[in-house]
Amino acid sequence: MSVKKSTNGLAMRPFARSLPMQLLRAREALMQQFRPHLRARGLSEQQWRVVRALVETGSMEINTLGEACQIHPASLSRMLPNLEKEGRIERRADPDDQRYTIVSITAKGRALFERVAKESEEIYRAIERRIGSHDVKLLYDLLDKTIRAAPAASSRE
Amino acid sequence: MSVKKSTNGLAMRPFARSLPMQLLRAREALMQQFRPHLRARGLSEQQWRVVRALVETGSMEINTLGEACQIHPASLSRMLPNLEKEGRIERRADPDDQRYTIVSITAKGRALFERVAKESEEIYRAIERRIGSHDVKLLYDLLDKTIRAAPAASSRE
DNA sequence: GCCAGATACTTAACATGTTAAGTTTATGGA
DNA sequence: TCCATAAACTTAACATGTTAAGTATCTGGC
Repeated sequence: MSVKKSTNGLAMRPFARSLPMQLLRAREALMQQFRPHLRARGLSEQQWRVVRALVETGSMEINTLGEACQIHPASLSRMLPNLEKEGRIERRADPDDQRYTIVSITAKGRALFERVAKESEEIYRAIERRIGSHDVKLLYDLLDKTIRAAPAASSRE
Repeated sequence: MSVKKSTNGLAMRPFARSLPMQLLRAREALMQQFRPHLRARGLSEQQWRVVRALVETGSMEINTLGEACQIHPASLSRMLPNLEKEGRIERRADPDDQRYTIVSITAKGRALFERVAKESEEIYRAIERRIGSHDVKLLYDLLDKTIRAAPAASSRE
């Protein structure tokens, strides 16, 4: 009996077998390992994603950056002024098309990245050791497959 | 060469190989399938989690409910009055210990659940078909393992 | 019975998620 | 050239995430 009849009389997967729920739980479990470390460096989880994406790719416009770190452009519009005030990033209009705002990392932001990345990698390796590198690889593959399996608004099959 | 040297001169996994990031992407991809449906029923993603948890378990105190649906008690304190105003849940103090607030689902809330669950299961089945039920099961196992691998604040090994 | 310390929320404050509406800049066609 | 439309943000409004502080209730020891 894999599907449990609950008091509502309607069969539904138990809550623990909701894929979004388990993805959330897994992510939360992992982030609890990283948050104290980021917090100690004065970075929110989202700010770290922005910094990391910019270091990796150099510079990007808002929409691309949002896609890269899974943060809505509207949220970025609010976040970026703060990161800029702290001297971690820079913004300038694209000279070829004034509609675009090009965001880039500063030397200060890059230095911050170096420090955080080092510790972050250590935490990551500890987690990978616990799960096992084979299973981590398998998990990545299944997550990729899940992402591909969900038709995005942009790419309908 | 599995680890790429980026312009910062420090080796770090590429962003796409961040487990929290991929978990977020996968979850987002799935939720995009469900959100329009929930929205049409006047439910936020979080409200649906609360309703679903209550239908499954009957009634719970705030902290247990928060654990069940991964919503912080502070957020629940803000959300529950709304759900109560809409007649979907009820709250009452535990007669044995006034500190506890017992939350339960109403008949109206249960009826809402029935309707949403039906459509929700259809969407879920479509997703499972795309990924393949074998891989879905494997994914659940790996997520469980990931959750267990991250030491919680409450249970240090 | 009384009180210091726990417990279980609740509030408050600020950041982010999410959607809709508004603004500025480009583009393509009449 | 002019204008309707589109594109790329930006703002605004409201819900939720997150932490710290505050409030009401219990518990255990004296």
